[in-house]
Amino acid sequence: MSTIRDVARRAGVSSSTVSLTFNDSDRVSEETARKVWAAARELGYSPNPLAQSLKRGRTNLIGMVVGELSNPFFTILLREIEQLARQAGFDVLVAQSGADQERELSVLNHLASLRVAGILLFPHGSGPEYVNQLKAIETPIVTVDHKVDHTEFDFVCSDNRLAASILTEHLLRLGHTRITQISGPPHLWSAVERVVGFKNTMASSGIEEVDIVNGGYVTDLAYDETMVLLTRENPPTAILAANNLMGLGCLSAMQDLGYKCPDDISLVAIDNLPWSEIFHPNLTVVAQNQQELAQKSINFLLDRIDADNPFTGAGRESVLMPKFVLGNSTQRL
Amino acid sequence: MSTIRDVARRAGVSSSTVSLTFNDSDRVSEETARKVWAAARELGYSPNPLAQSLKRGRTNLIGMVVGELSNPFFTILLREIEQLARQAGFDVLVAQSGADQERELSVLNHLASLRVAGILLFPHGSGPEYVNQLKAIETPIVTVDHKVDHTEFDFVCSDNRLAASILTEHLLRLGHTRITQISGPPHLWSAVERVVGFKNTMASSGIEEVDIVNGGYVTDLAYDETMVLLTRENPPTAILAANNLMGLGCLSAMQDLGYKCPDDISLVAIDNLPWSEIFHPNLTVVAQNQQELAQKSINFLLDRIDADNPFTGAGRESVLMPKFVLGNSTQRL
DNA sequence: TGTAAAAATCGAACTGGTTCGATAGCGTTC
DNA sequence: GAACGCTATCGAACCAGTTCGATTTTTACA
Repeated sequence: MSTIRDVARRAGVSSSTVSLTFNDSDRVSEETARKVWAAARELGYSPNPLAQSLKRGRTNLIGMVVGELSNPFFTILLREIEQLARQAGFDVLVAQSGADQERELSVLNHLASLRVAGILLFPHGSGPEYVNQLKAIETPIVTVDHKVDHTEFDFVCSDNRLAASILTEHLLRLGHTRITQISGPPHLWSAVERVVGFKNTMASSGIEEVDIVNGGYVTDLAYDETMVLLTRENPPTAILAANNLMGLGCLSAMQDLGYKCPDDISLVAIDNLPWSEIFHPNLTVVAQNQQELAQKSINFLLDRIDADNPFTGAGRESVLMPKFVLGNSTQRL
Repeated sequence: MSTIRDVARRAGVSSSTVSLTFNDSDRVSEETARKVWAAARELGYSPNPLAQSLKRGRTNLIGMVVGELSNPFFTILLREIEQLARQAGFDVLVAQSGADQERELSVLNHLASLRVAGILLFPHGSGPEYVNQLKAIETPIVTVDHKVDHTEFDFVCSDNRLAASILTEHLLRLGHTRITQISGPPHLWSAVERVVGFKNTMASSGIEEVDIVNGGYVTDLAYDETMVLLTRENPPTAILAANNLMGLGCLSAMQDLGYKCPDDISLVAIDNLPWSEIFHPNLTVVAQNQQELAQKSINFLLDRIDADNPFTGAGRESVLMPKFVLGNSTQRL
């Protein structure tokens, strides 16, 4: 591979002129620029990103830290984000934290040491120690989905309360009152919000006692909890799963117990699910607008990356509207 | 962030000694090493990967180029590969080619210019021009899934013929003879193999005329083709979808047409599918051993990366055994 | 005790870009 | 025609490591 000095030699100029031609072409005379471009073309030269990054102190990579890519929510989002990032000249380096706080921090530090330009973080931690470690990372971070309190990061999410409210309202209107929410892990902000939305809506219908079990945002746990739920004394007539994976867990448990959905029990969930039309039944959900989510979070991040001081200014927030998508997993009681 | 010279100063040695301590510690006296480690710890020093990579001429990244990450097959595989790569000191940079030949080549060149140490490629191209461009990439490549003829790359795949044969055999034994394969795009080696396995098995049952339509390995096209298939004069009694996404497309089309699977029509597919137990019906498939696939391909790649000359020697091949997984999507005719 | 061999350490050059300060060349202006 | 300001270009330093060859120190052995 040819270097900038090869090009310089061939074009009969100095390497600084070549560099200027590539980066700030109006400081170079038209004639010289032509010679440089020609030489570069002939040699098939393109600048070595490593050398550029070393000098500039950062790469053209954007890190994206998610729980598990096996959750299709992220892969859909990733495609959007990749596309937007590419337009801005960045590649995306995805890393999975396994929804584990320790691993997440280690991954973040690793990305920072790689000198990624910025990080899109779907956080899975909480507590002061976690917050301190997050703050110690000298790379612009935008948090998505879960808000980490006591940080000044920009933050993008869907309206979690509203999402839970819409679904709860839907079930209430169908005459359900014994509704259980299978919630996310209580240390995650979004999980709490989804619980609050549920509680509020139930309360405004006069139901103060609500039933909530923790499914940890994962399929397996939701499966287990549903098993318990449906075999107890007075099972709910409807279940609200706080995310897509848990919706699948519920569905699976119902099928294994011989419950028919929606005939025997209604089920709704938060978050979209690909191929949901092929699932039987087709789940009623509120879907997040992933395109907008990608757009907003990348914009926040690029802003910070371009900023002279990326760490000044209070964190901005963008709360997106979720969308109700009717399936056939619910039935009037 | 502190540099190697900071550490050197603090430990009272030269920077080359620090470098040696980190990389080749037995060339440094125990006492000096202790001083260096101490200084490094106190300063929180870790080597800048960019500088290392620049000097070494390559990064600690392994590129993985897949069609679409929305295919869960890849995300499962990715997790395995990430883990194995990490153990060998590499990060994984995933890139999506969108199953497009041009885009794939552009992505590959981009990865090469980033100086990734090696590339795990799920190829989607064919033809001499494609092959030439692949060969021009000066980075070790291991191809997975689809074999690219006239190249010397290492190659790992499941036994595609066998996979198709197993499923065909299964359908034949259930009494089906009017079987249609929805195949992958004919320019892909794996698609051709799956067709051959199908044809051979049918032929060995005395059926020489077989019905094959091209579903391009994608859900939409398979959906359309199934629609055509099921509304024609003499529809098949069983369908063999050549990959998981097309299996979903078939299922979707059947449901939309009011066909009951397996009552009205039997369906089998190649490739695993997560949450298949929740699909209705649960598809009968042959699954690839993803753990082994990950293992073999990473091993091939690491071999090449470590080799003095990564491009010598004929390409090795590893063909893995697929596994039959019985669902309830087939019925005796 | 002297010397050769081995071990430990160092300085400098190198990776391939970017960028700052310096300078050369040229046209204005008074 | 000297002084000045511009523009175009250049050389050298720099980013933060690695590595080669040289040098110093230690060890081994006669």
